[in-house]
Formats: sequence, C-alpha cells, structure tokens
Amino acid sequence: MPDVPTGEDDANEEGRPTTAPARTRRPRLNRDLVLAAALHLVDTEGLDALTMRRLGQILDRDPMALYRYAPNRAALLDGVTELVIQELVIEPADPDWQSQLRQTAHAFRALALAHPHVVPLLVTRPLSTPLGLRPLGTLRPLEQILGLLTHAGFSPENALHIYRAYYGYLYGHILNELQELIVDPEENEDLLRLGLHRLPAKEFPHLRSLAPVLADYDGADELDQGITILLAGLQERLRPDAAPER
Amino acid sequence: MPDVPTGEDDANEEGRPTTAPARTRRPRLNRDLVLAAALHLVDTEGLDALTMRRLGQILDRDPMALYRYAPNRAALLDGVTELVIQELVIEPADPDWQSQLRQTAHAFRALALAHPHVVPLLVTRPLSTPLGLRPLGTLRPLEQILGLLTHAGFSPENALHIYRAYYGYLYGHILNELQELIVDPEENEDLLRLGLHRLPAKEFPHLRSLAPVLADYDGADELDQGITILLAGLQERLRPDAAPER
DNA sequence: CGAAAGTTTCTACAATGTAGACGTTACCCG
DNA sequence: CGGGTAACGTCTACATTGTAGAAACTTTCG
Repeated sequence: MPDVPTGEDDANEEGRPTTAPARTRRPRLNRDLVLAAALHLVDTEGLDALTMRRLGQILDRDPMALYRYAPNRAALLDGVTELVIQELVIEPADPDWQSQLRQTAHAFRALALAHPHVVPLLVTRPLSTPLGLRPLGTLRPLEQILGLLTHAGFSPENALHIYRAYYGYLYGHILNELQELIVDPEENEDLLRLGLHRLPAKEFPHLRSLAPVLADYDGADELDQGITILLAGLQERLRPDAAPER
Repeated sequence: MPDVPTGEDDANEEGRPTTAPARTRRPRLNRDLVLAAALHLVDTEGLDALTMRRLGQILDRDPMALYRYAPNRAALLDGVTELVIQELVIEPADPDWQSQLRQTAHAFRALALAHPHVVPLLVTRPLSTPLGLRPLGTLRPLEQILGLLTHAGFSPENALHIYRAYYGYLYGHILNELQELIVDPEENEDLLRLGLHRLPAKEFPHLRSLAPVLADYDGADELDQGITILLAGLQERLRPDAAPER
C-alpha cells in the first residue's frame, strides 16, 4: 500500500482550528475523478487491488463516499472499461476503409497493451449487459466502424458482418498476445524453455520444438498479418458497391 | 440454495451408534468429483455461485475439505477451465486441414455455448499463467493443431502463425456471439429494439437501423463465414509444402 | 443567517477465502 | 487381526470484502 498519507489517525494533518483549511488537497469528487483513480489503480496493481476501501483511501474519502458515483463495485468496473474504450479514436472520414481498419486495429492493440489488466473486463464485462443497454461510449466504436464501412459502399448488413469478423479477430488477437506477453519479458524466454521442457516429449513434440519461435513474438506484425488476411478475404467476398448477395 | 440436505444440525442423520453407517452416500472425494461439481455449479448458476462454502455444501463436506483438492479458489477455477477444454476433441489424422479446422471451430463453439459461464475463464484465466506452465490438458489442443498443420505440410513457424490467427478469431467470435446471445432470447429482440431506440438518432444512425438484423443472428453461419475467409487468406499466403518465406 | 440539497462519514453486518489445530477414517504391513 | 500411519475431513477463528442505514458535515442559495 504505497503512496498513501499513512497518518496514524487519518484525519487532516494540521488540527482544524480554522474552518476552511481542510479544503486544501480535497477537490470535490466527481465520477470522472473516481473512475480515473480506479483506472490508475487497476493499471498499476491489477484488478484485485481495486477494492472500495482501497479506492476510498486513495481519494482520501470514506469508502462509502464512492457509492455516490457508482451504485456498486461492478458498475465501477464497467465505468473503467468505458473509460478505456473511449480512448479509442477512429477516423470515420477516411475513404480507404482497409487502411482505416488496419490503423484502428493497431490503436486498439496499443490501448490493450497500455491497460493489460483492463482487457479481461473489456472482453467479458459486456457479456453481462445486453447490447442495447450498454453505455454509449461503448457503442461508439461500433457505430463508427459501421459508418466507415457503409461510407465505403458496403450494405448495412455486410458492414455488420465485416465488423463482426474484424472485431472478433481483434479481440482474439489481443487475448493471444497478452497470454504470451504478460509475464516479465526478462524471464520470459527462460520460463518458456523451462516450462516447455517439462512437457512429455512424445506427447508434445511440436510445441517443444517451437520454444525459440514462441520466445520472440512480434505482436504488431502478427496482428498486421492477420488483418491483412482477413481484409483480403473480406474484400473478395463482399464487394463494396455491390448489392448484398452473400 | 436447492438440492441440499438442510438438516438443522448437519451432522450425520441418524446418531452414530454404529461405526460404519455414515459412510453411505458419501463416496470418497477426489479431484475429479470436486471439479465436476464445480463445473456443474458454474454452468447452472454462474461464476459467482461458486464459493467454497456452497461447493462444500453440495458435496456434503466442510468447505475446508476442498482444500485437499485445490490449493485455493483460483486453482479451482483453473481446474474447471481445464475440464472444459478437455472436452474439445480434435482429429489430427484428417489430412484435409481446412475442413479439420472448420470442424474444430464448430466443436469449440458448441462447447462455449454449452458452458457460457466458463467462457470468461477460458479466455482470461490463461492470462495468469505463462504458457509454459499451463496444465497439460490446456496445451493439448495447441499441440494437436500444430500437429495437424505440420502434417499437412506447413513449416512449424507457419503452423504457429496459422494457429494464432485461427484461435484468435475463434476466441473473438465466441465472445462476440455470447454478447449477442447470453440474454434470454425471448425478450432479446424487444430489449434490443428498446435499447437501441434509446440511442440518440443523430449519433447512432447505423446502429439504430440495424436493429432487425442484429436481432436474428446466426452464430454458426457467422463463424463459418469467418473461418472460410480466414482459411482462404491463409492458404493463399502460406502454402503448405513451401519453404517458410513469409 | 438559515434552510435545503448534496456529500461524506460512522457504525454495523453478512459473506467470503483460508490458516491451523484437531479429530476420523482408510489402508497397509507385520 | 491389530496397531500405526497417512490421507481425509471438520472445527474454530479471523481478516477482508461489499454495502445498507442513519447521522454528521458542507455547500449552495434564498
């Protein structure tokens, strides 16, 4: 528990003779402040560190104060997810939809790598909320991509299909990449060798021999290849400017 | 809290004059029994229902007894994931790798739909364990797919790339599909309409107009299309029997 | 200055995961 | 078959968590 006042008695530091001094260093709370603090906490210490008490302590409030800004902890998590998703910027103006999608994919990847602990929320939290009821911020990328694609000449239905394949792959890639990466990259290779060495040679011949390849993983490149493949396939199957005929 | 003895005092039912009678209806516990019960619980009531106390109650043991079979709750969850993954069968013999991958994809999808509450574990739990240290059961599909692909003539490196793109898309599709489906399909359409209707028309024109299309979603078809696209792209890019030249 | 609305805190509680010591049962070997 | 040993199960206890409800404080505005 770092970066906390840690006063014995966590009242304000100087006594309170004057009426106004306690106000210093306690800007009025609001939802954005709370969520920002929550995100920071998750980023630096992981999901489990985000407890009401801990967050209250960081914001120098009683934990109960947080309930003014989120009805419960789950809502707080949703807020964090939304915050992260909102960082994603899409340029729906660009007429070159392929390069646009590619660029967005990399932006998304960067986002995920910047907030690895949030990714599990990102991919699973929406499972608890039906699409129609999600916070607007969460739906915006979907809308924008749809816009991008219809603007490029796809029928709405095809745009939706493309979006699904695209986001599907994107999510999956991110999960894959994080799985190979989240560990301390220093010991990564050793751990990998050691770990794979443990596997029974007869049962896992391929995996074992791939240790070196697994060790140097280029996520950006892997993503780019995947997107390329996908886009090529998509373009061939669903032509823009064509009637929906899939 | 259904299907539980619910005796006031949960000692054995008749007193204990004889020494052996309490044994009835209490088969000796073992890891598989515990995990099976855990999976069943998760399947029927969701992840949050899986508490040590609840599981102990179901197995008619003190909650502490479970710690003989899993060092902690997280390990239990991992066990459940592994259990589900092991249900996935892959036929590495089939020389037609494309149809094999397609078939496996559908098998995986079926698995996910059969255990929707486990999917979040499936995709995120591995994040906590470096690849080299995962339980064998978890790595087996990876190994098998690699086998399948090298057997089909791909270089090990290319096999790995294909695996990544493939599993990436697979994971992503599943997450997407569950997001559109997990709600009670009865009220699904209404909820969707209502939900989307809430969106500001100016900001979300495309999404709003897609409500009907969103409402009838054919996951199997969507998956199949995606796989087709991906495989086509892959085949074109990485030919089997060719030297690795990507 | 005083009332009303909005914030923050205090107190309290039920539920959870799990450590440690203790009892109980099953099994094995002489 | 009898006793010893190791595996299995239980009991008690505790620290931590989310959060309800009422009370106190702060700010705002008439």
